[in-house]
Amino acid sequence: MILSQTFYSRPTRQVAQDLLGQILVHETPHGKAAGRIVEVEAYLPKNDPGCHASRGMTPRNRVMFGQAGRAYVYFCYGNHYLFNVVTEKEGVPGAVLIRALEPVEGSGLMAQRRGRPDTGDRGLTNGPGKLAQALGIVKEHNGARLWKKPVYLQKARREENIGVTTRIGITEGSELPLRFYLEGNPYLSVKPGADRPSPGKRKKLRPPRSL
DNA sequence: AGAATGATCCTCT
DNA sequence: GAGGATCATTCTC
Repeated sequence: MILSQTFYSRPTRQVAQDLLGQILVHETPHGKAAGRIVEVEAYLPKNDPGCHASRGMTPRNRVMFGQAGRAYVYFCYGNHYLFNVVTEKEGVPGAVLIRALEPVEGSGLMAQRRGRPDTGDRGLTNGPGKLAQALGIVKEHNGARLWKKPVYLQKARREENIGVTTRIGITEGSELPLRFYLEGNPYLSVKPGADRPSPGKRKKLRPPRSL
């Protein structure tokens, strides 16, 4: 059964935790690729400086302000697409970043898309950029309706407990406990305990690009 | 118009 | 564990 549009139109933190254990699916002419969601991060409408929408609407983040249950896909670091689910009521910007999957179906297709040998399943979908590539998610999926094919979520039951830490890779709002994951799952993007709050110093200096 | 930045990943040591 | 790749978006002048 596919998760309905109303599933997403709720407070972001609640949707984030309920997404754990659900199956993310993408069907294409090349086949079907699916993975179980094991790690997510919530980005909130209010009091969250780490959220793209925290400084108002821009051309990039406009789908976050729209209907819940749409995909928010954007290009990051010049190399990767990141896949989010839009939450909250229409007009209220919120989203959940999908950070890691446990492959369920089509791991051969995923490995092919990743351009890497299928050395077991680890490394295929244990990171937000990796899973988007493995599922064939590209910028054209921005704004896609997730309550119908070809990109959708398959309802499933969760058995594991939920763990909470701070979010990965952001500079502002890095203190907030908004990263949720399935405890003990081997497909997480970072190992448990490797994400302790780092004491300052996050900016890298780079040499000037040109003269 | 020009420059800095970023919800990352890969390679090499 | 550290550093480079790489470019669209956003900010600043």
